[in-house]
Order: sequence, then structure tokens, then C-alpha cells
Amino acid sequence: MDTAEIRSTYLAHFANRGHRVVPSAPLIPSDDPTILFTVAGMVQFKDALTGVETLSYSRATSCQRCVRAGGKHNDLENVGYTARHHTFFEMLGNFSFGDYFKEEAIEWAWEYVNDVIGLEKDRLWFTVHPSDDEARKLWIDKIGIDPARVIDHEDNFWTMGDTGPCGPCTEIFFDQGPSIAGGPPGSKDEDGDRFLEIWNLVFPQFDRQPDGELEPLAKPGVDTGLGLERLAAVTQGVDSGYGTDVFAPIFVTLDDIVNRIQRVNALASPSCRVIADHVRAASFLISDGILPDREGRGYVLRRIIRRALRHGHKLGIDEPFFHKLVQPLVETMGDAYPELVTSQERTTKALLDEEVKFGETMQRGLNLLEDALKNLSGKTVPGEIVFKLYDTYGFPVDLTADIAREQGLMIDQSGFDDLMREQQDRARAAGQFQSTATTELVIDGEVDFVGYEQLGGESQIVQVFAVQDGQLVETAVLQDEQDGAIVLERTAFYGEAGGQVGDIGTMISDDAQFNVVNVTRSNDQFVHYGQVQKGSFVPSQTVRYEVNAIHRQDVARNHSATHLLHAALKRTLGSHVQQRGSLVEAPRLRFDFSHDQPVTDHERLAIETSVNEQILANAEVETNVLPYDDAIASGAVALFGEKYADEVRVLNIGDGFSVELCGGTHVGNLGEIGLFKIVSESGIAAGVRRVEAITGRKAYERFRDNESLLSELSDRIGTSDDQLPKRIEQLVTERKQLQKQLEDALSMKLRDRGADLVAGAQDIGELKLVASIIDGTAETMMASFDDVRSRLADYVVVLAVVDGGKYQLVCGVSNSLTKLVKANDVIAQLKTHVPIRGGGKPSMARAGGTAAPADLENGLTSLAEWLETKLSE
RNA sequence: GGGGACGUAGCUCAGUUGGGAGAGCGCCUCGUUUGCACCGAGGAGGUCAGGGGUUCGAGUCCCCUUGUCUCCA
Repeated sequence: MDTAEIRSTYLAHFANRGHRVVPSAPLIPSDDPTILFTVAGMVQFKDALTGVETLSYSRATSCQRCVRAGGKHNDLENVGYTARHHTFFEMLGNFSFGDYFKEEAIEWAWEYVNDVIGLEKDRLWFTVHPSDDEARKLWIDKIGIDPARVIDHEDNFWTMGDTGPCGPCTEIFFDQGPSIAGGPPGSKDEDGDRFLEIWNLVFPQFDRQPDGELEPLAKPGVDTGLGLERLAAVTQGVDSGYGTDVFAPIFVTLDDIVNRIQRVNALASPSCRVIADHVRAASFLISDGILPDREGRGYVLRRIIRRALRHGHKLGIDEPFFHKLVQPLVETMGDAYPELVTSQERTTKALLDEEVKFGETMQRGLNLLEDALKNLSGKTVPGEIVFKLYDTYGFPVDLTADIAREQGLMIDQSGFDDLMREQQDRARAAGQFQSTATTELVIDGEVDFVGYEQLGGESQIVQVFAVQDGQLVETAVLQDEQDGAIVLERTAFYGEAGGQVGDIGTMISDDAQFNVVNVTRSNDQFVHYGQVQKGSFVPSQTVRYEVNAIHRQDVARNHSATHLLHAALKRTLGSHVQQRGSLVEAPRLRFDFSHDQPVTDHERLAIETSVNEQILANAEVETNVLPYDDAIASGAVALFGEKYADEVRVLNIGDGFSVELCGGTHVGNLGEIGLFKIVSESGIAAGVRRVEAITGRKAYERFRDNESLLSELSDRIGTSDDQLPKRIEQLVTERKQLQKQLEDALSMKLRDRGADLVAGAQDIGELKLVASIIDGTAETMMASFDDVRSRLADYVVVLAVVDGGKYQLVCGVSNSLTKLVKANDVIAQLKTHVPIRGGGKPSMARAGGTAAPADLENGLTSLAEWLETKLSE
């Protein structure tokens, strides 16, 4: 049975048993910061399994793409050396959210492996948790398994964390026969590949308390995971996933590449297996929006790619090859994963780029290593050097060892390991951020939101809250001048969501007024925060509410503009652009998105222009409410990390320019935005850029201010606006020329001064002493200094200028004399007369200070005498 | 989230307890030569990533910002 058939028969098997077939979630978990990647089928159902969330169905089945290559679930190092580990694999699963339990789960699993796949009973083994009599009984009595093949195993207990849902599990193993080493589960040889775990059925039935107590869960569930590659290997009679049909075209290509260099059976070569595995992980990660990067998920991806490249290098491949494997991968998996096909070009390019980049890193590392080895004494390369090459320059440790070995050297592995451990400890210690457990207000009921159509109306108050000690507390009456919050039956106020801030406005009733300053959501209720202006408010009271229309309109402009910006970014920079954060408020908008380099001026202009063209075209903003699946099928953009209801609101802005799911408030026609202007672009995290922009009134104000700034500038310079750049250019050039002329003139003048200074030199024995305070700056002093020196053979020259109340001194001694007199000694001598500081080399020294002129004069005069005694020593 | 390294002329880079901003290639002018990186002489080109601090003096030391490379979580 080929892989595609296993996939489809599995999903059909469970669909026939009332399961909703749910498509594979992306590899990036939408809203789970605790894991790097989707590591199992249950990841997308976590909230449903724990009862936090209720779905419209209680049974689901899926074929989930998974990556285990970083964080807690990390199989990276094992890949290639065992038959069963993959960084990328597909997990078939069926799930019950408080619906069926052990009996059905075990029965249906058995029907699948036995009836559908046709695995022989006497090749299957089972494990259960020692405490789980129920599961053991089901296997033996209901299914009729030989009790000797149902093994108790302490490990068969699944937990999600230290607390929370957990429960026993039962596993199905397949015996691949005596030709492969290994023993049945529970035996001492269980780590071998002979007995292959193919399916794990987990039964979350307890809720572990902080004190360790296991409390029975009200609605126990089922969560199973069947390894697709393993089952395919078993049914196809091969000893590992690498031998199955999904891998075949990859190995054909790989065989072709490698066998140009050496005779290798690619399928049996660990290096080739690593490469074949990693191209799947890398390609799927890239198609799910990740790019090789320095941090986080992107870093894990980079490690996967570079590990593959290193194995390619080991095989003797010395040119980019990895990207060539994308094509054969798409051939086998493109049907099941259409996103692979659409991203094929992008994936190939990303891999090729990374290959080139890694080549540069390797070359740089080789140069550094060569230098380090040159200066090495002894036979061992110190751990610090190995570590530095790896840590700072990314040069693989095993490669360092290879090169060292070629030169008869060893590397200090344990020294390296120590440093590595320090690095890990440091990072781990710093990574433990405290959980900010804020007590959130939870309010039941659902508000009737009429804010899309109206800005005002009447409603009854449901609840009122007062602020006490910084917290909201429900109260019977909200008094005059009190800060608090009001919950209404019906409202037009938009509650903060999706990056859009809450509305502001007022509530009025008879003699009372409440100013709303913010509105947030609690479940399906809206909480209107604010202050009582006069009177008081109580539940059941009827109020007239009024949203501030100007604020609403400013926000709407920015929100619609945000959608246009998002679409323009995608069109201009590429489809890898994903929204990473968004803030929409009245004065401005802020949009964070994935992009791995700064946006160039040119791109920025193109984006801005594109948005403004849409505004000028003034299309009507269309809103439709559709079933979620229909909306996605029609190409609407949904956001990672957002949960959507079955019915969603789809905004079509600019006749299809931007089609996005959104619950926010928008303008009616794009022209209302007026003008869109990007005011800043910056990086906020690795691979994440931030754009801030303004629209409407703010954009106009900015335009107006810039206009007046411009006319002020042109007034000052005395030219028209459009001539300003040219005129400034002229002025700058002119200034440069004048400066140069001035310098030339000065140096002409100083040449004469040089002659004068030499003429005034004192003879001290064989040498000439020049010691003078001259006019000019530190800069011109150096010119004179040069000039004087060029006119003399054996000399001591000291020149000084006064510049801004400070002295600058320079002292030079001809090389012929530095054995007798050192320039820094001259400075030291001067220090005894004048409070200056400085120093330098024997041939030249510099100093400065804030002495009175007379002191300096005295100091310089004293030098002649000092020199004479010095020379006579 | 925590470390390490780097940013100097158009390009590749050097710059040693802090003391006058450099080399090679490229470019321009002149000369010589005219077949394989021609040669010789002269010249232009720099906010030493940006900002702040310490200092008489900062490319060099300290802090911040920004960008690039890299390891770890």
C-alpha cells in the first residue's frame, strides 16, 4: 500500500465513524508559545482536549505534518543513524473531545491495522500503563490478543506539563522480524529497531493538581498518533521510512548527484539519509513561512539545512546541491500538500541562498582556523579556539576536528564541551521569564453589537463595576466621579480586538453621564471603562449611548489603511510577508510583519504609492459574512494565531486588492482615508519589521508642517523650493572648495613661518631646538610642525597653539637623537612647569591643557637648559 | 530571551597600553608602451555605521541606537 493510500484509508476509516476530517495545521503552532513547531496531531486540538475551547464537533481525524527538531521534542541528532527517527514526519490521528473513550479507540484502531491494513496479529505487540487495567482488558478480552503480548510499561503515561491534563496511553508495536536487532518493549534490547512503535493511543483522563494529585477529568478524551512513515515502511516491507515510496524520487536524484563523485548506495548511507530527511523538514518549514534565520524557529531551520550541507560536504559534494532535491520532493508530496507546490520556487531559492551563505561562513572559518593552527604550540587545539570558531563564526566542530586530524592534531573536546555547557546554562537561566498571571475579569452573556451600522442608541445596563485598589469589583451602584466600568445589553462601542483600540464616547441617562474612555472584551461581553461625570448608574437602568464619531472615523481610516498596507507589503516584498502584530488607533497605525531585511527606500515608496493609488480609486469597502471554509477557499487572508468562528466577516477592500477576515470597523469608501504616509520603518526582532504610518487628518498636518518647513528653508537660502536640493549641493561643494583654498593659503603662509621658526632655532650642542607658541589650530600646527622638521636634520621641536582656551602641544625628536632625548620625556619635563597632560612615542608626543600663557612660555624657555644638562649626562 | 564578533576609500581589508587615517585593486590626468593582472609619475575619493560619554587628545576605551555574521534557549 503506498503512502497516499494509507493517508486516505485512515481518514476515511475515521470519517465513517463520525469524525470530522480536519486538514493539517501549519508547522508553526498558531497560539502556543510553549513549543517551536507542531510536534503531533493533537497540537491544533490542545484547547479542545483540555476543555478550554468547544468546537462544533467532538470527533476529529487528521493527517498532521510534524517537525521535531528543537526544544523539548528534538530528534535532530538521531536522524540518519536510526531507521525510525525523522525531523519531519506525518502523523495520522483520531481525537475525541469528551466523546468516545478507550473502548471505541482501541476497537477502531484494531480494525484499522487489522482489517484495513492487514497487519498480522502475531506480529503485533502492545504496551499499556501498569495501572490501566481497562486498556489491558480491552486488548485481551475484547480484541483477543495473547496476554503475553500485552506488556506493562511504566513510560506509558502522557503528560502535557507539570500540571494539567494527563493520562495513560497504550502503544501498538510491529515486529519487523529477527533480521533486525532489538527486543520487544520492556526488554533490555528495546532500543533496537526490530520492534517498531507505530501507534500511540493517549487517554487524557486526569487533571494533575499543583500538589501532584490526579483528579479525574469530567470529560476524558482520546488523542492518538500513528506514524505514517513507519506504517508505510511496514506495509511496503522495507526496514525504514527511507525505503518507502515518498522518499524514492529524492533518493533517485541524490543517487545521481553522489555517484558522480563516488560509488555509494545512497539509500544505505547515513549522510544521504540525513540529507533526504532534512530536505523534507526544510521545505515544509519554508512553505509554512519560515526562513533560515539567526534566532528562534528560523535558526532551527538553518541548523537543519546546514546539517544537511555538512553531510553533503562529507560525501564530497562541493557545489550547491540541496535545493535540487525540492523538485523530487514536490513530485511525491505536492498532491497531499498543495502549499508545497505554490511555494516550490521560493523554497528552492531560499535553500540555494542558504547554501551560498554557508559556503561563505565555511570559507571564513577555514581562514580563521588556518591562522589559529599556525600559531599553535603543542598537539592539541584548545577548547577555547574550537568553541570560538563554532560560537562566534559558526564553523562546525566536527570539521575543525577533521582538519586538525589532517595536520596530526587533536581537539580538546572536553574543554569545548565545558564552554558549551556554560553557554547553555547562561541562556537557560536567562530564558526563564516569569509568567504574568493577571486575574482577568470574566463576564458571562453576549452583547448585542450594533456598531457596524450605528453609532448611538439605547440599552439597559447589565452590570456595573467600580475601581477599587486598581481592580474592578462588581457593585450595586456606580457613583458620581467614580472610575468604573459598565456592561450593556446592546452597544455600538467597538471593543478592543484585532489590534484596533476600543471606542470612546458617552452614556447618558436623565441626570447622569458616563464618559467612556476605553472598551474591552470579556468572552462575548463588552466592558465600557470610564468615569461618571455626574449622577450615578445602576443595573437595569436604561441609558442612551453615543460613540465619538470623529475618533471612530480616525480609527476606521487607519484600520482600512492597515489592510491596504498589508496587501501592498505582500505584493511588493513577497508572499513571505505575514502579519506579526498590528495596532490601530486614532492618531496612527503600526504594523509588524515578517521580513528578513530592512525595507529599502525604493520599496517603501512603492508600497506607499500602491496604497495611495487604492485610496484615490475610492472603491467601496465590501463586507460579507461567510462560512469560514468558504472564505478561505475564496482566498481571504486569515492570520496565524487567530481563532475564528464558523461564520466570519470578510472585508474586500479595493475590489480584491485586499481580502481579509476582520471584525473591525472600516471606512465606507477608500477615499475617506484621504492620504496614507509611512513615517517610519524599523526592525523589532529577528526577521520582524515594523512600519508606522498616518492617514487622514494626521497625514494632512504632516504635509502642511513639512510644507512650511520647506518654504522656511528656501526663504533662508534664497531660492525656490524646487531649486533647493541643487542650491544646497552647490553650497556644500562651495564650502568644501573654500575650505581647501583656506588650507592651501594657510599652508603657504605657514611655509614662511616654518622658515622663520627654523631661523629662530637655538643651537644646543649639535642639535637645533625649536620651542614656540604659534597662531592657528591643532591642524595648522601640524603643517608647520612637518615643515620645520623637513628643514632640520638633528632636532627637538616643540610647537604649541591656543585653541578655545586650551593648549595643544606637539613635540618631535629626530630619530638620530631619540636614544638621548625622547619626545615623551620632553613632555614630562614640561609637566613640571605647566599643568598639562599627554604623552606619546620617543619620536613624537602630544599634550594639552588649560595653563595660563605665561606658564607655558616659561616652560618652553626652560627646555634649553634642561636639554643641555640632559645631553651632558 | 541570553552570549560572542563585526561595520574604516567604489571593492577587499590593515590600523599593535589612546598620539598626524593607511595598503592593494578600481577611478582620473600625464608620460611610456601597445598581446596575456603592462609599466612609471601625479591626483581625486573618508561624517572611521549613527549618537552620547571619558580624555589635553578617541578609528582605538565606556554607554545607547542601527545594521550584518554567529552560537545557545
